[in-house]
Amino acid sequence: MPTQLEPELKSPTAKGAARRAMLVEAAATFVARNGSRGTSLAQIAKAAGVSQAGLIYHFHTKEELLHAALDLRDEAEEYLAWSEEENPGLAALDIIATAIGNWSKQPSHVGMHTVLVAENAAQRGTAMHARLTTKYQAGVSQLAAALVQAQQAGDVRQDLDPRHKAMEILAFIHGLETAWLMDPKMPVKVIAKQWLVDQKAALRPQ
Amino acid sequence: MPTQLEPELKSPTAKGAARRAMLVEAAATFVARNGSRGTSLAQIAKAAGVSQAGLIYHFHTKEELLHAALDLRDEAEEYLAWSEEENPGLAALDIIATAIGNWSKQPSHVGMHTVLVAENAAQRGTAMHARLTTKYQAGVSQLAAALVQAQQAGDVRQDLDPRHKAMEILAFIHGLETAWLMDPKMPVKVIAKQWLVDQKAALRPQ
DNA sequence: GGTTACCTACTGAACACTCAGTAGGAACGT
DNA sequence: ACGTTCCTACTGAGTGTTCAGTAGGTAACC
Repeated sequence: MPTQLEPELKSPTAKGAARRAMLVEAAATFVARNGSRGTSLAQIAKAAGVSQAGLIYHFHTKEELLHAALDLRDEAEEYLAWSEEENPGLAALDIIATAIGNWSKQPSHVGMHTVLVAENAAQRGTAMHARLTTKYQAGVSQLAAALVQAQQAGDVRQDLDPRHKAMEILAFIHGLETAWLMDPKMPVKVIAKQWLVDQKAALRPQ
Repeated sequence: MPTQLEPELKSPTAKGAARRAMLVEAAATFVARNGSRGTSLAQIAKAAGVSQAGLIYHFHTKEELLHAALDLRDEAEEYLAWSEEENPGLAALDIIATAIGNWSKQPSHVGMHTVLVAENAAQRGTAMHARLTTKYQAGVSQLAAALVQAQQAGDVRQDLDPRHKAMEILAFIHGLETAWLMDPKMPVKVIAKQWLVDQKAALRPQ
């Protein structure tokens, strides 16, 4: 019995892995532009250089492809990229502002996520809604924990509901993503910088 | 030639007007839940008590129906509900916080708008994208003007880009809308109240 | 008798997904 | 060195369904 903790499901051949990567990237790009329902498998397949049936060989359903694309995005996420041990406290805000500045490195991933969240926001009962909701709740908890730490360190006012503040911050991030999707020339970096200054001013004790 | 400034296109009979209102309401509800591409005309028509062809009699195309639904939402909007003359200055923030508290009165309109913005955010070149972008830009300008007024009145720090701040605020609103769509039990009122306090703290001079 | 408010029945296109088959290569025994 | 076997990575030609929109008619009401 070999090491069967993670591998196995990965990639039988390098060719297949490369093709899957192309399909996922094409999917992210089209979904960001046209939404998941506005994107056809044929469109994605053509952009990745295979037939529609070729796509289905790699990803059995459209949903499976979307999940694979989200898996990739989740791996590359930067907003809340810290482990349980290394709670950053108030520096969480700096991490977020920096992450916003890095959107332009992966515009398709950011756009896909934004559109998928909106499309599935009210789709209660579906697997996609469950996934996105869970991820969101985890983000709230993680950010709230950082704020609690900041309160304990004396960096943040005591009279402040950390969970509600975390929700406010995540709402700002998501809304800014949407605005940036509408107009990629929007100065998100500058806005994020001003936001950072204002937040720290509002949260400072006394 | 009668008064032809606004009427004419409105409603030949009361029955027709009532049906149109039902169709628009049904459209808003379904679009909020399933997105515009995930909603069929048949679905909307059935919910409004007519056949699909009956719907098409009132609204010649799907897009026309969506625009009509947005028209209604735009009329009822509360965020930036002040005319050019009565610039509210810093009180604009209070108006916004109050408007957020009123979402639950028209959940379908709020949800429809949120989903439509995300679906069409990257759809450059379409009529829907143009409409939503224009509306957004107007919102930024209006809110920025209120912030400038607040600066002149001495209520807000001088070193603050009012336009960028306006974009930040609108991003927060939109992101909160999406989060509320995902989970209607989210305490948006409380979050908005805390946001209001924090914003005023951050914007106060000195 | 004309306008308004519908209806049933249909069309053509697009869609996700299926199916049967094939080229190419690695793994094995002989 | 060779043939057999098996697997991956596809293709092209469908399937049934759903969709927005059309055609043409009907009935009520002013």
